[in-house]
Amino acid sequence: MTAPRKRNTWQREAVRTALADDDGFVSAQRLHATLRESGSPIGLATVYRALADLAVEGEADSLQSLDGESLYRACTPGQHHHHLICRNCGLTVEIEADAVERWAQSVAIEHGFTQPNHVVDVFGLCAECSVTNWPEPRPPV
Amino acid sequence: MTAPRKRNTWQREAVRTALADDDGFVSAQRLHATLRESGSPIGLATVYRALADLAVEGEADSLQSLDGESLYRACTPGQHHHHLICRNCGLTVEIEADAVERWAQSVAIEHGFTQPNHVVDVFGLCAECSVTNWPEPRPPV
DNA sequence: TATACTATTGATAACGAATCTCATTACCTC
DNA sequence: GAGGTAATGAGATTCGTTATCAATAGTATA
Repeated sequence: MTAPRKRNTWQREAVRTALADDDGFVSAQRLHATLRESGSPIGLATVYRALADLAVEGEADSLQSLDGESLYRACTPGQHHHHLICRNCGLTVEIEADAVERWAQSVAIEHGFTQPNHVVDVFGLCAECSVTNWPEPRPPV
Repeated sequence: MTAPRKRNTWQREAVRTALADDDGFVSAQRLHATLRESGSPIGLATVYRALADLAVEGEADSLQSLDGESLYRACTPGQHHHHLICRNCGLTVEIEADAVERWAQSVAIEHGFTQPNHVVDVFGLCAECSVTNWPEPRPPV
């Protein structure tokens, strides 16, 4: 039982492209809606599957939004990094932080933990959203 | 319209106690099951409400598990801290990290972001679980 | 190029966490 | 006590996500 080989379908490519076209983190639902609006007949389940695949292949980062839905974003592969995310518009900046990596590692070891992992993300309002300061959130991330 | 006064019910107290009795992060569902098993007739919706209240009052910390459910834990109130969490048994250690606080703040400002917030948690296997090294995860956190 | 094999797709059903509804209960003040 | 009203809880509802399964379409081979 060898691993089944992956096939190249226009659906996967469409998801990859749509994801790359977006600045910030998007939900599977929103990405599906965007694709449909642009004329693609792609199915919702397929979008979920494609995003999950991209995530395990390291082509996309994923995180849990505050209300529990999974958000995805195209990311520079093969490089560990964190995110600075705008709460309002979803604009995302990739950040590196060797110091934080080392800190996480050492604090785990210090307490006898092994195989450390970490979740480090910074949320805020980006420069533009800070100025505009909407009375209520606009494009929900 | 002044703020409605909170009432003390045995239900809220039961949730507070059950939460304090647990070492790590627990879901509302699990906490409800535990309470029912110990003979309490408390309702599920009430557990959800009580946990949400404890979280806003600062008596409990909450985080999103990897599969998107909210987990809660009794915590030392009024003090900002992060967590070192065992992926296997849920054992949690509170950790402080002024350096990380400062880093998050400065990286946000550096990129023009305001009102920074951050999510910083370290996951791993605690000393005990590292030794035992179960073939498959045991008490799901 | 034609054919067979099978991974992938997608409409829909199923699932599960969380919230809402609303009649009933019980906490608190007077 | 008695009245006002927040809190409760069983069940319905919402909503994101996953499972089902017949139909479709990549891919390899002849």
